[in-house]
Amino acid sequence: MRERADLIPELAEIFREYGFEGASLAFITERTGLGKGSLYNFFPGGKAEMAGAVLEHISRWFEEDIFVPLEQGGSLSEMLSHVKTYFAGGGRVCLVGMFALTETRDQFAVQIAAYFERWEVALVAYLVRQGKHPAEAQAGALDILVTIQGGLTLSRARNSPQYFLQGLKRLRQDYQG
Amino acid sequence: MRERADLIPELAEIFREYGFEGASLAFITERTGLGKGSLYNFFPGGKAEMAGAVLEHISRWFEEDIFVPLEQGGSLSEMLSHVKTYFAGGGRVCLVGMFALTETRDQFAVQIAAYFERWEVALVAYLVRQGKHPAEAQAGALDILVTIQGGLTLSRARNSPQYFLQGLKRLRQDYQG
DNA sequence: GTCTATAGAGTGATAGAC
DNA sequence: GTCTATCACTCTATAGAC
Repeated sequence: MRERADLIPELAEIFREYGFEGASLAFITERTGLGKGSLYNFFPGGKAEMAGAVLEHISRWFEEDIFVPLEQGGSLSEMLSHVKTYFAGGGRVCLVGMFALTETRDQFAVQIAAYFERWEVALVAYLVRQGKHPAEAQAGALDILVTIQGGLTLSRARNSPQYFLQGLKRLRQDYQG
Repeated sequence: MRERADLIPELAEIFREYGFEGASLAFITERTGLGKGSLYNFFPGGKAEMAGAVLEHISRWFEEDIFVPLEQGGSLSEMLSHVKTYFAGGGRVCLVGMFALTETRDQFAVQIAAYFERWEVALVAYLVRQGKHPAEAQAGALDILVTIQGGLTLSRARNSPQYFLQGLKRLRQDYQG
């Protein structure tokens, strides 16, 4: 017997690989080995609820492993290392960024915006703590987010991690405390 | 009577707005005012051929308006201005980047990779001409592409152009000849 | 008996192809 | 406009845990 919680990381990988529209229920049943009955038992709202749960799971992971450490004395270098690992060195896409760019966006606009806003807040707090003026910290936070997302997109597009990895390297240089 | 060529920019906007999977043929017929018969007359390969033609159209536009000028003496500042206009100051997504992140990617992987590779080549040529060492020019080209793409993703996600616009501003400062 | 987890046939709607 | 395949989803049925 499986639990709902066990299912979410698996669903996350499926959505990452095939997108929201591209991941059909038939495929989800095949990949998870669960019938539709089980899936709708766990997620009465269907695919939308599955994707929502995945976004929530991702947000929670980042909250615990990225945002809170950053606000409680962690270094930017540590954050970038965790990010690098999470995104498999540029080989794994950001599901939130993907959802943001596609038609799926409107449906999950609130969660998508909240994810990046939360990250930005944590980065600003970090940079202010490092002695930067608020305006400078704000600009730095935007730069960091943009560089991570852009690196992931380019690495996926060119099928090469160098865009992501070089972006991280520059961020280390430019913002190391 | 409409021509195939007239249709392509309209299709581009539709894919931009709804994604490849999200743009149903029913919707495309509605928006273009053309019957399915006409669409299949222009694009016998169906949706895939439509998207392919759109990607080709985009590549040609960038080739003429961005890549060639950059290689033939144009400034980076000019390029960034054109890019800013093209992407409506961050309000318009990059269709190629969007396709790169979604399941659509495999189908169009060659065109997607070629688009960014071509852009990178033009940027490297420009930066070398500005006196940068090859390695430095290469790093700069990656940084520019990453910043543009990341800015577009974040601006879409947060529904605010500031990510894209601030990215462009930094690029102007860091790479102005 | 009730609840949760399971499977999967069957629903109408709509997809893209022609 | 017609076609067939497939879509997300509903529903019925059944199992075992308590």
